[in-house]
Amino acid sequence: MTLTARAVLKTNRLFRDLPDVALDKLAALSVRRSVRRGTRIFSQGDPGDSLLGLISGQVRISATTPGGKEVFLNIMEPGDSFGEIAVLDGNPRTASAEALLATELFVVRRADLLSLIERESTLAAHLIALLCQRLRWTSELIEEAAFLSVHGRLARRLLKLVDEHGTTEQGRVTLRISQADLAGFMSVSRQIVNQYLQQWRKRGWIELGRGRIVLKDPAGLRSVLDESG
Amino acid sequence: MTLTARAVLKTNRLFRDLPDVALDKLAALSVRRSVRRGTRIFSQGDPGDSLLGLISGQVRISATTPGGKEVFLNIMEPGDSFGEIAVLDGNPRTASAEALLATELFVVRRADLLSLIERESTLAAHLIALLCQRLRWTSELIEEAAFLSVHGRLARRLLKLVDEHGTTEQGRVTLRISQADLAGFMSVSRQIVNQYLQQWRKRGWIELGRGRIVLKDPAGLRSVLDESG
DNA sequence: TGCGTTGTGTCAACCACTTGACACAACGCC
DNA sequence: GGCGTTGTGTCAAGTGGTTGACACAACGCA
Repeated sequence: MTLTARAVLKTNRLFRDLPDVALDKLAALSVRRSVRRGTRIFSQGDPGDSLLGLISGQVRISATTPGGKEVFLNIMEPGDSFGEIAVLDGNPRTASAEALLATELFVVRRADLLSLIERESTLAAHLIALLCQRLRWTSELIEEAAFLSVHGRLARRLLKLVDEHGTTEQGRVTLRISQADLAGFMSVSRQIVNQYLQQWRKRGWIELGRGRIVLKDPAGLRSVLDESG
Repeated sequence: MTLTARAVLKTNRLFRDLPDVALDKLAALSVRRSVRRGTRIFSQGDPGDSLLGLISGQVRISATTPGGKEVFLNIMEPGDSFGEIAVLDGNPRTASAEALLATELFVVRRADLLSLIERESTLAAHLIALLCQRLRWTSELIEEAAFLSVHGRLARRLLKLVDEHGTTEQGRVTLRISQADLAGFMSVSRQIVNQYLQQWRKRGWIELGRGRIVLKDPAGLRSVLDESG
């Protein structure tokens, strides 16, 4: 299915409430870009000259050390925008973005976005809301890291990931992720992720397959959070 | 020294660039509040009905678990604002604020702030910039926690705290903080903080006193960061 | 069909950090 | 001055997570 540029913008949480006139102008300015699975969309340290909107596919946001270690920060789904911070403040990108699937994006250039913000106060309001949401998300991560043990954090992360990215396959809520990637989200070793997953599997809360985790009893996982408070 | 309401607003990074007309209106609406050392200004979970601006004194932002564990997130100095997130998105406060010294604040009510944002696009722009800055700060914390060992994180935290809150006493750059509080910032035990500080003292990089750390050789501390990458 | 690759499950050795305890020094205050 | 409080310095015991290694299963592809 091919959408008009304007229909695409209508699917985006950040832009869909703009008045139609503004939407059309933006549609004329924004560029579409298709990338294959595995493509680096931008890298940490790059100049932040554009805002990206995800039309279809999936994108992983991650940060890397000079030494090569990597944390996975977030996974973006269609309708999400990303790369706002660097675009808004003009500083280099804090993280990298990589396509996990074949992905279609639209790209808004910095200058165009900034001039649109000035003219459309709705957009400024939406941006403020988005940034607040992101801040709550990051603060939550910090508190999690500070308060919870690894096994509590893993339970919580798993519940969130299922919530945001889980699919229903044959009536079973399934998360498609490798244990190594899950470990990448938590910044712990793969082995310890496996250790806890095995515990939960033995208790009948989850089922494990190659590259997938099936959530059978969310309440069981949630009970972990109460203990490890 | 007593300042006029408008002069006070001029000292605040968030409001000082507003046109004088707007500043006067805001001055008429904002309330001043003086609190003693140790006062809880707001608590995690409270409705976020006001934005606070720090005129004098010092305020610590922290988060607490139901279980009673606490992380210190930030220390605010005169000219800073805090409590924006809850005010802007209308959700409960994510953190608590406590006065570390006798402190003078001005308070802007949610409704007043929101209506001012609509009329003054400068303010929206400043808020966006502020939120971006906060996001960079929190992302940095997350990456630190993920990548660095405790001893690397401690070195970095110490450098930052000295940078932002250090004073010069008799020509020596000094940070007034107890080792327990420093541990509270890092979410590690007081003992291990002491262990590393002792190491660095023995190398001549810092000097330790009751409730104070004197930074003698910043380059030494910075070298820790290179190793633990 | 067979082969390289990617992911799971599990072991043992190591070490970084926690917890709890205690002595002692410095400060605040009646 | 004396006394409670707060902060430092250091110990030993316990533990939770890391690192590295290896066997095996499942998938992708020529």
